[in-house]
Amino acid sequence: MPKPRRQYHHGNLRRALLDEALATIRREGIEGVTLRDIGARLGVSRTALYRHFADKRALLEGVAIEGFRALREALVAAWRGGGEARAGFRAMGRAYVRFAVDNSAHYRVMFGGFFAPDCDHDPALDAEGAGAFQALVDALAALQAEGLVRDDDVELMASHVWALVHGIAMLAIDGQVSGEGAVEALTRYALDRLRTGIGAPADQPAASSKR
Amino acid sequence: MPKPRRQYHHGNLRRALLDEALATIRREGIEGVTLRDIGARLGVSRTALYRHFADKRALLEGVAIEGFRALREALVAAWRGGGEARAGFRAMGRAYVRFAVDNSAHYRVMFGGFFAPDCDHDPALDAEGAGAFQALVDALAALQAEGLVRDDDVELMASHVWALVHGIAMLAIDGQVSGEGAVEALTRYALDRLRTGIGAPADQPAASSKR
DNA sequence: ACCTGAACACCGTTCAAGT
DNA sequence: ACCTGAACACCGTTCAAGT
Repeated sequence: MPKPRRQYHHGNLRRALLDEALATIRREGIEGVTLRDIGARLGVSRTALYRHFADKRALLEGVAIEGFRALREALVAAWRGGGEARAGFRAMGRAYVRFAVDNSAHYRVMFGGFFAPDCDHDPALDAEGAGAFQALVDALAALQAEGLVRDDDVELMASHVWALVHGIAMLAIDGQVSGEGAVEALTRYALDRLRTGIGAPADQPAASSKR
Repeated sequence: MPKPRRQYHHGNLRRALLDEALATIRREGIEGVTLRDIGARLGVSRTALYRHFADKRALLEGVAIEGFRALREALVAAWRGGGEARAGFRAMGRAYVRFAVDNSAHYRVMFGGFFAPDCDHDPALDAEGAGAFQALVDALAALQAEGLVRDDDVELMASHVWALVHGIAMLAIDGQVSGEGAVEALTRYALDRLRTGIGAPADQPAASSKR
């Protein structure tokens, strides 16, 4: 390990702090994040952070904000890559669960309740969260225009879908859904049931199809 | 505040520790739980706990175990009180979300990822978690016997339902579903969509019914 | 403007000692 | 068996001081 240099940190310390925090979260989980370690790893005093963030919570909030941005990008990419129709919607559902499973500690920071709803927090967190949700709303609105899903309130429908994939993701991360391929199987089943759940009555699979 | 008595704690200290921990969680959230405060509140040294629990994590685990037990009881009561059929199943879904919202900090201890899936933990935690899940499986099996839900694998179907209500509960606790009555509206909609989602094809509501 | 280093008020946990 | 009290190794945060 090189001796910490005595000069100021070069470039964007704020950026470096966010990256190092996320790397630590991936490596050791949220509990492993200490300002001392992060500072030491960047060759900087453990209080240098306070020039860029109000406190530790604000640093984690920054990590959460970037998580919502990455989630939205993963969802949009899956929707587009899947053809922006029924197949794209399924791809989006799978991408959501995969994002949560592949970035479980990061996902937990986003939804772990560290940023109390009542207490004041960065409006960017709400904005990025709403942005990820909007990807779902947009996709459902497109399906609705094609007559592929019910004519219900699209935000309510999107909340329903969000709750379902979020629930699967949370149970998977928590280890409540265990076994090889169990998460994938549940996701596949849930998306099937979502089709008969929110699909347009006129566009249901043949009644004879069982399972 | 009375002077702490110098004699041993009377009765069941283990029980008192669990009660005090839960009370603190309700009052101040999980972050407010410190062994020092709990000990002081019970008029006991802050290290007395180590005679009854391996460490702080084990105390929280005990709280989580009792949470799963209470959840199961709430679910079974709703199922029975609702008539053990379709109405009972809806009541169970509402009861699940209400339990999480009314006991949000407690619910977060149960599902907050404090008990790593890999690391060793009390088997009672798995057992009580499985018990709560079983309430769902039993109800679905009863509905299936009546021909009210699909002929799918009942555990897979139960996982799907669990993920949905768990997702609604988590979003509600996190403040992601905001507004007066929004949680109730989403729960109602989700249970409607669940009916067309997992309901038996032969038992669907009239196709003309919109919304 | 940006960072340091000492200090402060907290933690959970260990352990020899008491009854 | 059950609990205490001092000690230890950690925390996040504040603040006067440096460049």
